[in-house]
Amino acid sequence: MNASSAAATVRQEGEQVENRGEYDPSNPTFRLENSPFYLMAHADFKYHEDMDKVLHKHGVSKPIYRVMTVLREQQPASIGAIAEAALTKRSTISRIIDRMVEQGLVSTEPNPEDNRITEVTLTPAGQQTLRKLTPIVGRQFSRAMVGISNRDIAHLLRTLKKISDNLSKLPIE
Amino acid sequence: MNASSAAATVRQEGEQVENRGEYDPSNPTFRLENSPFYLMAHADFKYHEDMDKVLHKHGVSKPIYRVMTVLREQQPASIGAIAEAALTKRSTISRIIDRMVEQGLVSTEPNPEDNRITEVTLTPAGQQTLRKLTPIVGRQFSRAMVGISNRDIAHLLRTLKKISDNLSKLPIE
DNA sequence: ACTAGCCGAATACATGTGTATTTGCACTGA
DNA sequence: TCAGTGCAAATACACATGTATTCGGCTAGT
Repeated sequence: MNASSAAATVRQEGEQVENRGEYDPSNPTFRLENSPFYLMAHADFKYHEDMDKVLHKHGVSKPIYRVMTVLREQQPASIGAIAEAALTKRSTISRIIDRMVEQGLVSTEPNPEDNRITEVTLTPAGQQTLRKLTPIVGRQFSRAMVGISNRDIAHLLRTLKKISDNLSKLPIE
Repeated sequence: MNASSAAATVRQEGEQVENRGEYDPSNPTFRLENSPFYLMAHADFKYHEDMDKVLHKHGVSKPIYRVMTVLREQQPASIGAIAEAALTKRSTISRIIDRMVEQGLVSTEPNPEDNRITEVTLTPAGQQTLRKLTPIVGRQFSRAMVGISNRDIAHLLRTLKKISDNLSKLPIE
């Protein structure tokens, strides 16, 4: 009987709690290089590390690029909505938007139905900048995915979504 | 002929460059929710968001926990080695170590063979704290991985490592 | 109509991080 | 031996972020 099957316990709904073995950070044999979250951070770090250098040449910082990415999907968007999508605090987004307004990348106007809400929109210059940046980002993405099939990417997405779901739903403790 | 096969081009060594379709951030139909890197950031964010709250009750911040995780694997370790493993600048690690020394979590001493190098070691109190934290982190990990098989985790690790490798090796542009 | 409570955004303050520089040590070659 | 070079760590400074608070507008209950 191996360690994996020894600790597998049948729960309600037939759900299995697997022994995570070397993946479990509370296991003494655990190694960082086998940690999904460490590897995510690592991949993400490398991805942005390179890209930032290029983006900066175009006057665009990482947080600004993040905001532009969000705006490309939903426009106009409120400060709060941007903050949520960009995984950043509202106060921070508020100031990033200030800078973007100064740079002429976005414009803001109060929501006519609720004056508390600030709606943010990409200006033509902002859209222009975004279009210029898009192929650069595309190349970086291709570079990252060399040798990885679309099937693998789909699998990766499914797993990552599942993890996010799990962490959103269940309470901690 | 579908879009995927249309753009697949045979390169040297038989390497294929796939059409990434909806995964490609430079594609007009691209959506953030289909972006591997966005989902990595999202999962990582959620994972640490919850954990930080708990760790703070034990007087341990996220960067401090990161350093402790690195030290668990390699001890003693130099400032530079810790910085590299923790994906953080040396100057930042230097100051984090200062705080950890104040808290009695680690001790430092110059490397006897090279006095420029500062070797960092967990104190008994630091090891004690780490042991106390380990099961908490383990629970958070289990929570994140509910419904995900060890096979899927292995697949995730392979893909993430491949991505990191790609980004480390090839030059940008 | 008014007030209390809520909510979104903006701001004051404290803190943490990165960049650039400095300090101190080790190695090399004259 | 000593100057020059290179490297690790520490520090000065500038800047960005988060927390807590404030400001202003919306909404419901009286």
